[in-house]
Amino acid sequence: MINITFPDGNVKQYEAGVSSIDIAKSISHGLAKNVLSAKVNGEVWDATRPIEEDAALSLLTWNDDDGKNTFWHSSAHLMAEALEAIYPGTKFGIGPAIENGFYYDIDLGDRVLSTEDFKKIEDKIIELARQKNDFERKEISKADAIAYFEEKGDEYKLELLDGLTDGEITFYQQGNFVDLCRGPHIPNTEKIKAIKLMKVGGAYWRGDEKRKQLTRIYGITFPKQKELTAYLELLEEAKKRDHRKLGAELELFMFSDRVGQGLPIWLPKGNALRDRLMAFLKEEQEKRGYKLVTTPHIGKKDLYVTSGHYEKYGEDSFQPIHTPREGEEFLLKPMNCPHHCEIYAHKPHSYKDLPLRIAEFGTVYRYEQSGELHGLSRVRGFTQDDAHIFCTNDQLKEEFLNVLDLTKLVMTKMGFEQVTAQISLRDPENPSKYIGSLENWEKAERAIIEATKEVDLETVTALGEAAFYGPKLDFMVKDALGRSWQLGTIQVDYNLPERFELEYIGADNQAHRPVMIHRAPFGSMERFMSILIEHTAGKFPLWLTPEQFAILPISDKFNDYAEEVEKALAKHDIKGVIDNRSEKIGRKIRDTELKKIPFMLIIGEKEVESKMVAVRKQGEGDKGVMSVEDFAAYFKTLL
RNA sequence: GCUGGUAUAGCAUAACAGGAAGUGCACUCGAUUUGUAAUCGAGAGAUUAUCGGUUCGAAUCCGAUUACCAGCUCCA
Repeated sequence: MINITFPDGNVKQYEAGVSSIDIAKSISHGLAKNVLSAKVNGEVWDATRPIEEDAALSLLTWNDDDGKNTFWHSSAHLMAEALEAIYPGTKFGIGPAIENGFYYDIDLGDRVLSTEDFKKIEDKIIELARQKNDFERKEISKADAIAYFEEKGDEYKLELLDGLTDGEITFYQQGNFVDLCRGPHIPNTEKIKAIKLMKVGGAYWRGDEKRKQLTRIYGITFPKQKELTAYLELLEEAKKRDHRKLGAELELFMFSDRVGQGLPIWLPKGNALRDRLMAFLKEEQEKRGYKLVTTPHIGKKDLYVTSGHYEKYGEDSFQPIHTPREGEEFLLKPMNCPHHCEIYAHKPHSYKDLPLRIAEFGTVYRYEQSGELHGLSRVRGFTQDDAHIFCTNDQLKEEFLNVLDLTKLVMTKMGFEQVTAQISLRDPENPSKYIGSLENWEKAERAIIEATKEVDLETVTALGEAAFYGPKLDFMVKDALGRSWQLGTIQVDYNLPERFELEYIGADNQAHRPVMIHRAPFGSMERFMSILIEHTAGKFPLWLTPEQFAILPISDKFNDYAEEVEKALAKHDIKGVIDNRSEKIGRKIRDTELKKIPFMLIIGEKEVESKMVAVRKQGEGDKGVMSVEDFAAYFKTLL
């Protein structure tokens, strides 16, 4: 008998050789039906694989990421089986599960695959799934494995075998298809009920552009048809919300070929939105003791040689600007921190001055690879809501709390309800990779961990993900469609104070080196706004939206009253527009709805006479007639 | 940056297979003065991304450039 420990700590005894699926059956039939694979002592195994010794076990289903991975990886095998059936002689590279589904890299010889071929492949996959074949695991000797793929003529699998040693090689078979694979797999193909091939593209063998280009087919599968439908609807919705599309439709921003790739141009409405975001953050920062500064867009090359950025990125970024003066070179600033370090250094500091919090909406320029540019989310010129906090090691935790509080406020105010964070710590195995004393690192890491606990922030910890200059914390939010985005960061930096030789005089009358915190709650205005546009589908929170209402007169006769109403609302700091076209009211309503302006104030004869407005809310409809003052009061309750 | 695809008026698109660049929305003008998601009519708007080539003839075929899209690689 062996002891099986469950995730809740319960221990139960089973016969040695029992499989996870057997164990699941002993718990409940329903669970057994849903088990895709199992985590055995931290390793993901086939649910059918015998367990011979005491183990910690968690059963994995569709609700676990690892369960999904198993499902999708098995789906990749099933797709391979279908491809082999339809295109005999296909050679196979690798076929892993990815975030949403799976792909398989294949070599079809001269054949070119297009989306028109998808239907027949999908049909074949479903046909094979319905054969209800088991996925069978076989341990195999290297010699036998090589013999098998030599016979089959698959040089890619042979190359993969090259890197493996005897004893760790396994084959998996379902139906007629055998693949070299570490596993694990789902018990049977019947679980795969719905398949959609998403796209086909090229990918180099082993990601090496000097090697052969293979055909990569992406697909996704589900245990229920309904889930596939829901997924496709989600993609459809995401397409509708694409910030590039909405940004053009709502006239928020544009790009121009003449201005240059990756250089966003903010139009009046987008800029109004941007301004309101910045005003909000400025006010909150002021409350928290930040000092606002402005620094130039360029700086002498020496500045970035000192900061170390030139050495690391100089060659790959915008090249130096030359002046009439021989040898003089300036760089577009890729970061605000060197300028801020100079601000710190311009006068001596006492420990009593610290922490010093220097903030700037600083526009920076980075030469991103052309293929990387994407709407507002990846650009070559962008504005960071940047700040640098210079403090002592003992103040780190307090400052972290201050920043965490601010960032959480920003996220909730923007309507992001699910905020988590990743704490990136040093790799304990490799202490020499990092600058700064061990003692300070420990202090800083402890400060981050404790601070996140105190503000009750859900975190994951990533060892070895810290920058060489300090540990960091990245915020992630989930948007309205359930997609995760990385937003602002907080980074501790021991490097720049060193390079700029920053000092303060301590209580002991000795010079000490301050520590620096970089932080940006939004990250960059551009990227943040791309996420906000998609999160809200262009229906921005009332306090942010560039046009808060539209006054729609029923006929030209009431345009004067419309102006009166507009002025009255302006006094309440509520801003909007008047649609005074000679159009029918239905038309004005339709156009305003499409512009996603939150309130429509419809005025006709009745309203003029009684000095009222008929209020209609975007997406909701008629809200009844009220006085302008009552509307203003109602509006304010919604802010 | 690499691989593949795309580029027609402000936007969305049509033009069989190389043979007169069309439509809808937006815009301008006129009529209409409208009560909760599109009033009617007229007009104007194009060097078919740019440059070069093939051809009697190019939006259409070829090459280069630029931009965009997807994927790969990257991200201080």
